[in-house]
Amino acid sequence: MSKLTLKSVAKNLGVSTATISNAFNRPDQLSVALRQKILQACHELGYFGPNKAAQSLRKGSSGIVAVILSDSLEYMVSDPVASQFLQGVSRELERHQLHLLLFSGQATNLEAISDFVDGFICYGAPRNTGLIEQLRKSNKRVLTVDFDLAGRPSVNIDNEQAAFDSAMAVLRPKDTVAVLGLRLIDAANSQPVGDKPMWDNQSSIAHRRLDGYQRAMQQCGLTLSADYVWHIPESNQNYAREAAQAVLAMSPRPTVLLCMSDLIGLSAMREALQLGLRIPEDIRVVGFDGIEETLRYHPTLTSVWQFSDAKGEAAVRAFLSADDSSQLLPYQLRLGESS
Amino acid sequence: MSKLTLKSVAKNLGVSTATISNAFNRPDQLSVALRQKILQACHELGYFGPNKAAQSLRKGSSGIVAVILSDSLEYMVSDPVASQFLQGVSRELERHQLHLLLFSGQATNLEAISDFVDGFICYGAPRNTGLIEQLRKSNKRVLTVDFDLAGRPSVNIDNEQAAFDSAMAVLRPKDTVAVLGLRLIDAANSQPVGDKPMWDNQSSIAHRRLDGYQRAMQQCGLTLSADYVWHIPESNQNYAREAAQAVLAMSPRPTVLLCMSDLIGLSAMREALQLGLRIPEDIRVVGFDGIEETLRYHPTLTSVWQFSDAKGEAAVRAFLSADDSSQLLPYQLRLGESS
DNA sequence: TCATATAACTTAATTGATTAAGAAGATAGT
DNA sequence: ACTATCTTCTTAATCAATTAAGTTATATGA
Repeated sequence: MSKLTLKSVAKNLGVSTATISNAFNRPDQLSVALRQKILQACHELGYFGPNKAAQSLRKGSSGIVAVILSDSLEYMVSDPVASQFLQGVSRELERHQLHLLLFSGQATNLEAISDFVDGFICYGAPRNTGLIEQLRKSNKRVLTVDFDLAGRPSVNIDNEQAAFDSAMAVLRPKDTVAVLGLRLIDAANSQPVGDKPMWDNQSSIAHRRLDGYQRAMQQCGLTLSADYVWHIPESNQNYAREAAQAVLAMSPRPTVLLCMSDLIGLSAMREALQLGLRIPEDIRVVGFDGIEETLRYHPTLTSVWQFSDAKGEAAVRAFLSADDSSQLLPYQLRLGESS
Repeated sequence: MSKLTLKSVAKNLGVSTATISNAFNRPDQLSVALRQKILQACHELGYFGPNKAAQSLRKGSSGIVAVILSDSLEYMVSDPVASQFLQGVSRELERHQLHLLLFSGQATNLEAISDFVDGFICYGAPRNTGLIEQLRKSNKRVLTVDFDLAGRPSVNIDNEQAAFDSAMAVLRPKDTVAVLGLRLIDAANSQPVGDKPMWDNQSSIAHRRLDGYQRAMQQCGLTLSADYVWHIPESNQNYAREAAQAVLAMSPRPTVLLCMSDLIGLSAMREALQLGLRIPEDIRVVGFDGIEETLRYHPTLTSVWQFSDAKGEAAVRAFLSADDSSQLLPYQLRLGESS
């Protein structure tokens, strides 16, 4: 048995290669009966369809979009925000009959895959700076989400303004404020930022949010001590709990916790309640992102809702559009019992 | 500026396409001076090398090997055994000038990538059964590691015998034995196996190891109660600690813990010591895999060492060889203070 | 000096598909 | 009955590369 190709299958069935190709790609170009017969025969022969490499070469596009996640793929599975985003992405890609290929932003080598995909949707700034450089030089379409890359379109919310709004909703005169921040410095464990150098200042959404918090505090006549700004390496229970415990043990104890994700906000509330603190009487908490779990938890968490599934869909639409401008998506401040 | 291709670059430089191609692929086919000039010019033009899709089509291979990990990619980062394996794989691939592309066994769709890679090295049985079906039908080379797929070559150690050996090294008459097993049933949290149906009985290394433990116990005149066999969903600290605590609280308390990974073994020892138990006087522990950390920890852990980096190299060599037979790699029982 | 070998390129066939343009036959309208 | 249109399928150019075979020109050996 020779290799299975359009050509060999065509010869086998006594039709032209064009007809086989049309059977797979353009059903209107041949009779229903012949198409059925062809697909049936292909199935029996074990021919699964046109070779993707050849198809990609001829068509000039493969129909595959690479989505690059900031860190490990595990992040996306555990984090409700990221997984919602991916749901939106895959739903919108399906509508356009496109395939999704998921990559980790850690070890991926763009050069190896670049010719096989139609472009990259990059969710969050990858730690791997070499990857950023490759994205910058790529001749494929690149769309970034939750961070910016010079000259490339992006999809974002106005993180600075959203952080400002959420802080303004909770701050009062004479508050002691602590920030539970996400990836503010280059460290693998939770710790106060202090005077350590900030990580990737210009592009990170975390720093935009920090700016927003600070603007709100300024407007309220408050100042933020670097000791009260905590770095959390990843948005998960363990890190968050660790940081929350540490922050709540500081003296003076904060009266407001500004948290850069809802997971962190929830952990912070749990720890505060455990210490016998009352929310919002003794301490107020705000989160970020908007996840369902905060609605079921008591007290409910004041947070910035940002509709990650819609963001995923918007990202795909922006990726597919010819428009190279960046866009800001709407967000919504929702007040809960925590403030 | 038209599209950058071999052809356009060749015309630009006034040489043939063959020469450009040779400049990238066969340096011995042209003079050093011309080659330098060409590479220099390509760099300036922004031509990064031959299109991979066309190259793959013409050559019949892309030089990319897909490695599919059983679960999340996070697993590989945190787990020292898996990351050592990957180091071995990438080292050996580099020797053959091949590229490594990492995929999660969870959401990956083989059809989308099959035509772009030369084959699959599958590390551990993927949870996603649809993926197994795709691997079975694939017309590309497939090599499995730590599990078997009918008709495909595999690389393994003799898990049954190794488990038998490790158990024999520790068992004594009248022991109460508990097994801390990895992925024995289809459940997301640690729990005793009891009478729940085993997960994927034939292919899993966990069940081979369980068989080995049981054969050893039989030979020592012991029987294993299903209540003392614990399922742990993933080899990480939290799950392991949880299961260890539960097992140590059982009555009668086990005098021997057979652990299916060293991470689990270490966690179990930590918990036992915390309870004031003496190792090995009150309780003996054996692990599996062999990781450096067990040598630094006190007491050192009796374990089956299996040289994961060498396994990675062996996997690549088996993948590249024309030989379709499966192979068993050597392992080594190393006695520690824990038995 | 002439045959032979080597080095440095080029020519052109080939890889597996897509698709515009063309051909042959069937159907419909007047 | 004749033309126009539609359906159904084929022909052949093309995508971006690789590579065996062929062509010069230069060097080597006797």
